[in-house]
Parts: sequence; structure tokens; C-alpha cells
Amino acid sequence: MMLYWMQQTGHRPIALMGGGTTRVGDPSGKDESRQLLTEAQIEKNLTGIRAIFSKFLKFGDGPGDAVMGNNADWLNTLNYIDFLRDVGRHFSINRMLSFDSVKMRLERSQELSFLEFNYMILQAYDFVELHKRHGCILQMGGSDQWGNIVNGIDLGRRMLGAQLFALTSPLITTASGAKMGKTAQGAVWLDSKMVSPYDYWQFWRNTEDGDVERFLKLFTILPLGEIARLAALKGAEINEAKKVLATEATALVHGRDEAERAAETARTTFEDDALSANLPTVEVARADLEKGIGVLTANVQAGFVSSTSEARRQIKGGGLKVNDVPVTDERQLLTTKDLTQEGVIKLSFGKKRHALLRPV
RNA sequence: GGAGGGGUGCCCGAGUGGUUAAAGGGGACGGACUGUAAAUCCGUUGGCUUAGCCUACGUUGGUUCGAAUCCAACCCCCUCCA
Repeated sequence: MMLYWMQQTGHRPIALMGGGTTRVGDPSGKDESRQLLTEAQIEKNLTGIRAIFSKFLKFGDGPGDAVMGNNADWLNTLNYIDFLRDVGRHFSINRMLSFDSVKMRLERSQELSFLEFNYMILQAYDFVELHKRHGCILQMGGSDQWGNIVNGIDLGRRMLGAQLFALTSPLITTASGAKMGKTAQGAVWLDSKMVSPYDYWQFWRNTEDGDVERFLKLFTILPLGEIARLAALKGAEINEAKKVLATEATALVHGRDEAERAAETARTTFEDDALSANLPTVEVARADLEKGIGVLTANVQAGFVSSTSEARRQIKGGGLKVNDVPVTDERQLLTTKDLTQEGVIKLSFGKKRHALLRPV
């Protein structure tokens, strides 16, 4: 999102992939040591992430076009001795020990491996490389990256005499304190194969009241005046603001058409209590439907529950519906008789999640 | 290398021979109430062809009618000493 604004205001954003640093791991991470990725996997991730970023950024060779970098390009070929001589001598252990990420680990006498300790050096070096290769002068990131970025600025000054800058943003949390999806997971979120535009819209629609204004500012490109007007809405009216938030945020990722369709789908489903043909759809073979499909299986296929056992439990708890009728018998079979006039079967999980079963 | 402590479900964490699929908490999901919100209350939280069966307390064996619990070996982690 920050990169988006920079490009809109005439800068050239660089998205940096941690192809080299994923092998090291940030000290702030937990004990789950990161898996080594093969070159092929990294390459695959790179194109995947690039696809996600292209929704926000324009890549290319033009002056304002974004570029994508992979720090494996320079990190993998590093020679240890040379690196120590050229880069390592600029780092003071005394100072590194004073950084929060390190200090916390030491104070809690948690193990901090040398490998992880080097992470900040590598990240600092990234900044220097980016400056050399692309003339990059500003590095942005979450506030948890502040220390790492500042190290990069420092290293830039010492090695190249360059003046570099940092811009960090607070990590985004909800009003109740939960963290918003972080990078890796966030990328999954933006992929329409993982989360449909409709579900994405729903995610924003269900924002807590206290977050609405902040999210409007952060995740939409609406003028501030408009946001102020929406934020002033009170009580039930704040739902209007949430709808705008959902539509605008979805439009940025999936395009205006998809966003409008998601909004319309939600309107017919929730406000008219009608059936919208645009709900996420699961296709089933007509022959299977004629034989009858168990409700349990159907809900697993719809992705509502991960196992038939869970489906059973949800039925006991009254959480599953077929064509808006709560399921009471877990042995119930869905057949062609259950098809609505529109020729589909509507499955619901909870009040908010719906899907259609469509015979093909 | 020496001495000690420990590995339990999504996470934290009880449990030291017998209704223990395993207390409690967190998180997550469902229900009620609402505004598709928050807070609150209730329920659920291993799998399956579910009145039953199967798999599970680091790994592999052993003792026992019966083990997460006892024994042995191994793997891993932590603390202190060198």
C-alpha cells in the first residue's frame, strides 16, 4: 500500500524479495526455523508475489515503473571473507547488542543463533546493494523493521558516503489488538485463488467499528474529506462506511467490476434475503446429485469445514443450513429435489458464509 | 566433555499405572443478543462408513490384565559447570 502511493506520486518503487534472507530468518520470528527453499520454489514464489504486487504496481522499464528485486542475486554469491572485510567491519557488536530485537532475546535468555544475529547485517547490506544498483534512497517497512533499516542507512553512509532514508509504518492491528495478516499470509489473501473477491469483500465488511476510519485511510484511495464524512457516521449508519470500505478495498485488488459484483452479491444475499447467483460456487456432477450427496460431504466440498466430523459438530450446534433451512439430520442427502428455481442448492455456514452447489 | 531439567492436542499448560480423546487458559469456529460491529452469555475445538471403530502425550522397543504415566535405548531442547 505504501509502495502504491509512492508510485502514484511519481517515484519508482522496488519490491524486494528475500530470496537470500529467507534462508536466515529474522530474530523476531519464533522458533519455527524457516525451511530452505529450492531455487525452483523461490522462482515460483517470486512470480507469484510479483503477480500480487502487479495488482497495485505497474512493473516495467519506464522511468516510474516498479522493479522487483531478489536479494539472492547478490547474497548467494557473497564470499565470506570479503564480506567480513567490506561490510562486517562497519558493524559494531556493541551497537548491535543494543537493538531491541536482540536485547529482548538476551534479556529473556532466549537463544539467539549467530545465523539470526547476521540477519540485520544482511538486510542492511540489501539497502546498500539497492542503492548501488537502482539508486534507491528510501526503504520502507513495518515498524518492527526500523532497526534493520536504520542499520542499512548507517552502512550506506559508511561504505558509500550516501545519504539514505527510512520510512516505517506501525504494524497494522485491529482495534482489539489482533495483528493483521503479515506478509506471507497477506499475500495469500490477495490471491483470488485463495480468497475469492466476495470473501475478500466480506472480510472488510466485517471490520470492527473502531477500525473503520483508520482502514479507510490506509486501504482505500478515497479523498480524506470523504473519509471524514464516512467516519462521522454513528450507530447502524456506520455500516454504510463499511460497505464503502469493502468495495474500495476490493476494487484495488480485484478490480472495480469484481468489487461491485461482490457488493451487489452481498446486498441481495443479506439485505433482500434473496439468492444471488454470484455467490461462490461449487460444481458437482449432476449424476452424483441424482444419487444424492451427503450434507456432510457437501459442506466439506464447499470448504466450510475441513472434515466430516467438524461438519457433524456444526450441525449439532445449528451452524449449517441448506436452502436457509437448518440441517438437523447429519445423514440428510442432497438430491435434485433440493434444487431451487435457479437450479442450485444454497449452503450456508453460520450467518455470513454462503455458497452455491451447482450441478454440471 | 560433566551435572541437572524437559519434550502433552492449533498455542500455552496440568496430569506420574485404570471411564483420560487427556484439567485449565488462549486462540479459532458455531449459537443467542445486535448493526453482517464490539462487549456479554452458551456451545464446539483428533479422524471415520459415529449407539461403534481407529489414531494420539518426542522416536523405538520392553514391563503390565491395563501406560501420557514404570523401564531401556535413541533423537531433540533448555539450564549450570568446563
